[in-house]
Amino acid sequence: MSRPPEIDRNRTLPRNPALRPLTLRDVSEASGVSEMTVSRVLRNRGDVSIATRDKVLVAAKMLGYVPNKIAGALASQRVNLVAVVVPSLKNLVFPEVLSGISETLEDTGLQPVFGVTNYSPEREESVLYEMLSWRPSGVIVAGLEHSEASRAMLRNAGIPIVEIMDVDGDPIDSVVGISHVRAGREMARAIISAGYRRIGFLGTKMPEDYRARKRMQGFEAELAEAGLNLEDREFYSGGSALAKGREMTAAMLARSPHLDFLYYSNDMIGAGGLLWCLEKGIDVPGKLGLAGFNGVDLLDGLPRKLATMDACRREIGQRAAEIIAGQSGSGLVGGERVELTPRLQPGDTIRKT
Amino acid sequence: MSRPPEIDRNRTLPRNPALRPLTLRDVSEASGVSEMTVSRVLRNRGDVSIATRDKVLVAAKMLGYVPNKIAGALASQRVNLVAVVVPSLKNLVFPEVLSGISETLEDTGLQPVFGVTNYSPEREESVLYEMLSWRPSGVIVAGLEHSEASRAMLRNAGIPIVEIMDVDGDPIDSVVGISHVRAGREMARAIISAGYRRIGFLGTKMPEDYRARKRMQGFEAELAEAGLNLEDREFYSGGSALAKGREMTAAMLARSPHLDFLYYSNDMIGAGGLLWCLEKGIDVPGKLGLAGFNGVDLLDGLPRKLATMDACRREIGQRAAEIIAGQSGSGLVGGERVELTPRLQPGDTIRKT
DNA sequence: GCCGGGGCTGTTAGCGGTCACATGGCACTT
DNA sequence: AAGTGCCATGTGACCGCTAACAGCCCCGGC
Repeated sequence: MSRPPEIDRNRTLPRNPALRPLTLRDVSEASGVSEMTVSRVLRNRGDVSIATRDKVLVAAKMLGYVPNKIAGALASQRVNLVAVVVPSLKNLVFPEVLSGISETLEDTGLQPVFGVTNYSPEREESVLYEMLSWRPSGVIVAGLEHSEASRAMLRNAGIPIVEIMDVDGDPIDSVVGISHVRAGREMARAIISAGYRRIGFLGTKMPEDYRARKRMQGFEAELAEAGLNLEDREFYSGGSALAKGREMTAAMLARSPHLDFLYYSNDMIGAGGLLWCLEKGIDVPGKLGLAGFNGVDLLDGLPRKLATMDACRREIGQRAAEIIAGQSGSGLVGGERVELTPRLQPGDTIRKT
Repeated sequence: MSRPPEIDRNRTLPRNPALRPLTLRDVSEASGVSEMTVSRVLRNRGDVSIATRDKVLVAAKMLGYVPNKIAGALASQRVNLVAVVVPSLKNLVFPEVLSGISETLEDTGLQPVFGVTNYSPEREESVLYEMLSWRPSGVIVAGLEHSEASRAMLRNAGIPIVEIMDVDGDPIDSVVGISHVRAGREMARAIISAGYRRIGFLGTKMPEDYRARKRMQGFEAELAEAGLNLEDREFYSGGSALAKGREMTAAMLARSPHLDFLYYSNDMIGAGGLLWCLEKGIDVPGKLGLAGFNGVDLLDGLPRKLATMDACRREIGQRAAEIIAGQSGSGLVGGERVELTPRLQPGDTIRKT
């Protein structure tokens, strides 16, 4: 009674007059079988005879039927979505992680859904809340630092959680990343063993960029063990990283002309610094060594290759996706820990030893 | 009967033992009111007394309840999701559009959901199908070129559709973007009026990059009207754009040393070319002018500012989001057309007239 | 000729919310 | 005291689909 019967008129055209969205029922009526059978056909589930199958497919295509996953998910208690939460898309780092994820998820039937937090814990909390309310099959979230409420939500969600990028900390469930502390240490080691001694650090001011901070900590710790310390440091926020790299480098070298090495917290500012040094005719890496972090291949065409350390971004995405895909199938295992090892890429801005 | 009553034990801890996901019912029992009232409180709907309200909120927080939007969406026939489909995230252009979208959607209650097609029409079709099956409130999709099936799906979806980036073509519903044909023309005009005559084009080979192609068409058309034509052209695919820009520039100038202007289809390869020219000591913009496209501020710290044309990326995202947000509220209007006008940024690589 | 067992299709009862409406209680009229 | 609203809450019917099970038909075996 609630459903007026005169709708069948428009069945000749695949254009739905948008009077009412199509349902399984429409396909079922159009093909003369029950809704259940249509459902089975469209999901490739259970036994359906070839004849019925074709009939249904034809009808569905003719009507332009698109299944309603909302209803499907509610009924089956299964959702093929994986929530992916990152701080930013402008960072270049995250798009690469995301493509690692999409790629790996591609043939698992799982679908990534991206959310962005802008490095704000409150925003992260609300993005997570929003995403969890769609009951995804898993969550991939950048970083190990979250508000207590966020951690509680994730713990209680009853689904696999993978924290990525960083392994220095206390994971909720699984974790895939590199040790930024160690990355900082290794860079320091390489710099020291190349004979540099008077070292400056240039980085982002962003208080929420825990990973950059951890690199700096590791870096300083290693220096300290070699009896050295950072002779100067400078932080920025906002603006074009390349330009900031220039400015900061100029400022720092004006202030501390004796420095023989500059460690940048990311490749973009490093590249800015490199360009500036080259213009000024500074002998790189002879008089002054430079290094960045991330290994973004975007910069591959610079006049000189900046020393950097690959952050394994794509692989992090892949491994995280694999964990989700693996667990959502079998019974929950959880608690995996995957530490990848970043490779130093010495480039042309560190003296060869 | 189906619901064992002994669950209340764990109510002291906000940690759900993950035996069973929480429902409205749990909150309703914990707070002693009906499910309906809980629902009202959690959605800030209708009149609820302050006392009840607080009671419910406390209970919900204590349990760590996260509403199930799947059920909510099914019942209310409302979904606060906006599907956003772009070809790639690595392009730098799209992340900016996406942040324009997220930003604008932020306080509308709508949530963007991103999908990536890798410039493949088939993949686009399946991404759209997947997204439409979640019955979003609107779709934002890059480009005007889609498979016939995709167009049909979108037309039939009965929700606002906004095609973005490009206005040269036949939109399904609304469209927000710039005319790439015109952008190409304007760049040609600027180049010609600066006195350059022997012009080469360097671009991407990607057959699906319709927008780059339109720019080239507009560019050539304008040249033709001035009695000129492209003297050389070169296309690439894959690899680091900066490095490719170098290589292609070297190759083209070796082959056609008489050229006095190079038009690049994007800023990254333009930057590569610029760096190469500067290294070779070529007089830019005196002997050789250069221009790119997009206006990515990522490159702001280059030794010289590359002439380019701003593609209004962020604004495109914003306007598209506004259309969706506006229509999803009121009755469907649809069919809006917003053509933004890219601004030429002459930089330092075109002679001043 | 009856029974057992596949193969295929239909039926019923939810999934966890929200809608529209019904209801109860209280203050305030008249 | 009964009437009249209105505010606050509860009730029942779905939303569109799927799990689980039931039924039908046709086959072969004894």
